[in-house]
Amino acid sequence: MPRPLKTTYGDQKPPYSYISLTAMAILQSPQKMLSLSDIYRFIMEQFPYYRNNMQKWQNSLRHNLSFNDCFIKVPRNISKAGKGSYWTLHPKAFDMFENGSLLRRRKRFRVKHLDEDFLNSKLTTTSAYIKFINDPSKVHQKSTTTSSSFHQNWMLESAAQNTLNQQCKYPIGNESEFVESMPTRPKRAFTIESLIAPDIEATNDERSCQSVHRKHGATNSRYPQVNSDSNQSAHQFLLSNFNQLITQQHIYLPTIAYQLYNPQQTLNAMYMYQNKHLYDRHSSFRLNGPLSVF
DNA sequence: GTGTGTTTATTATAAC
DNA sequence: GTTATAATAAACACAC
Repeated sequence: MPRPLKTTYGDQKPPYSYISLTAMAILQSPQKMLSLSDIYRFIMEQFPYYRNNMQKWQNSLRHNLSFNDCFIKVPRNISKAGKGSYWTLHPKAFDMFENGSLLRRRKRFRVKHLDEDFLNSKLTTTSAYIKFINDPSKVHQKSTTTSSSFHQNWMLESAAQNTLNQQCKYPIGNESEFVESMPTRPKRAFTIESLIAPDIEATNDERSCQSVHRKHGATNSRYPQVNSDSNQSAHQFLLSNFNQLITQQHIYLPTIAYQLYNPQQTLNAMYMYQNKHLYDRHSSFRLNGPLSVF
């Protein structure tokens, strides 16, 4: 358990790092997330030392929020007034302090690059698929690539990635903890048919996801017609695919892809996200933003 | 203009 | 002595 707050430091600087102070503020909040101004307020209320030189320490605190992987930016619901985002702790960072003491961290918390690479790959592939669904004629493909093979390639990569995930671990924090949390799945042959075939003990989500695969022609070599029904199915499939990332891989999706559990909205957001962020600047994205809960 | 968020650089300190 | 972490400062971009 976190050490109880000690508010008797007076004007002396408390022995907590900015990371500790911020984590403290977040952890005491009912929703385990606070806006930047709320974090400021908490620190100033608890520790009078920080009622002075506000510009300096607040700059440092903002630096820590951005710089440290243990803090995650949560998008503010657009219907809610207010500036900036909410901030929370990465789920695997809740135990980063030794013995729950906020005075000392075990070691610096980092999200491994492998997680980002994997997610980049997943998003890029999914984006191509979304573009194809919306307008197959505008998707740049090799001349030999048919709609069917395009779909199959996408399916193969997706399925292969799933298989790879069973063999390669993508630990964000404690590896042993991650291994324990990984869902088990029976091994299978590395073919399109076998990879996309349902597991004997598939979950309901997986079954619905895989039924969409079949409906879309993965087994009869015809790419799905672009009509409202198939679009809806594709949306459901993609949503399921992304939700799997969250629930099975314990990876945070980019902020914009989270929005509500609304297939159309999610797809639009993902598409916009791809175009806006993946292909500009350093062609990388940040892992930030769990599902907005309010 | 202000608040928020990101990034880079430098220095200090603790841990090994 | 080296490395990792934290603190500090500063510049910049962006949204409101």
